[in-house]
Amino acid sequence: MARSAPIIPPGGETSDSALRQFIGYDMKRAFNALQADLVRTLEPFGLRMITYSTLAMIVQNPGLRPSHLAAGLSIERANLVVIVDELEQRELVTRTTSLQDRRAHALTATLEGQKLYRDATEAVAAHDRLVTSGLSDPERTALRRALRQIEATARGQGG
Amino acid sequence: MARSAPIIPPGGETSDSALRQFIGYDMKRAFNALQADLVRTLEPFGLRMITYSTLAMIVQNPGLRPSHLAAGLSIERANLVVIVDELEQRELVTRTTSLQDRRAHALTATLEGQKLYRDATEAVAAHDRLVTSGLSDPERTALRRALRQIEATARGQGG
DNA sequence: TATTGTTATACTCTATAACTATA
DNA sequence: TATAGTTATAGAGTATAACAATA
Repeated sequence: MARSAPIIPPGGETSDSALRQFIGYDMKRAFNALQADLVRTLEPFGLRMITYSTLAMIVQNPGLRPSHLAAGLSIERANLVVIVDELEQRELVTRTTSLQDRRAHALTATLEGQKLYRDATEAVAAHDRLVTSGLSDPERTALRRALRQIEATARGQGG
Repeated sequence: MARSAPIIPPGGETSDSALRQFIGYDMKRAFNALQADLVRTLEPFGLRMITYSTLAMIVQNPGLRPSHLAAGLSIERANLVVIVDELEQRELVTRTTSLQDRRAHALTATLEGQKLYRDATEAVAAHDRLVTSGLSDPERTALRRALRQIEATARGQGG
């Protein structure tokens, strides 16, 4: 399989300069690093990025329907089910049947869910400030605008 | 499980404004959209984002050791193994044993691997231009700088 | 003892197809 | 028929522990 070879490995650094020309590569690296740190931030609350986002949406939009929630978070309905299951089992949200349309559910945060959301949000906000502490306010604003622009363009391409 | 309820779902839109305050949320959405589109770009070449990146690094750093490559890409050595397996089976790269340190391997791209890398790079570059077409050159530069700053800060926090 | 590549494993995220109950 | 929620499943990415060969 691995035959011996005369090739001499370079002494020191490994250059990824060819990849660094792509914003997608920078985005992946930045997001992975941020995400790994955010996991640690949310761990004490028993939340992950997606369960926090889901809880936040339900707190902010009482009575929300799962299909609207999935669309709002840009995730598949099928994948949302187990996330809401988890939040419901922890009694952070309730699932009830809509009287208008008995196919649909209405999602509402419990008082406990609202409290956990508030506490976790403080930690997430602190994490967000920390991770962008190397940027000025104008730079933060420009970054946000650029990210939304890229999302819109990329979504316009694909599906 | 789902008991009936008096709650009336909101008529129209689902607001994620509370989440939009976090750059991490914008980054996740932007990266997911970009990544989904990049998958389609690389599909004709039989490559994924990680296999393309790995091939690029090996082309640019002949004789590279897997441990250095993993560090350069910020992925685990264990996860690199199957990626190199795949590239080796397709005869895009070769794995040979280093004569200096017989524990280590030397990775080299074959001519076929170099050609595939060049072709795929054209497509990736076009995709990158397309997805950032809503940004001016200064905005692109600022975005790149901000992403690298965030990566450095986030990695400084965690591991 | 420590490091390199490797194997095994587990968890998360994502995507698709198909089912049920309602409309 | 179409839609909402659900189930099942598969693929990809990521992380950790432990092992054999070598240093």
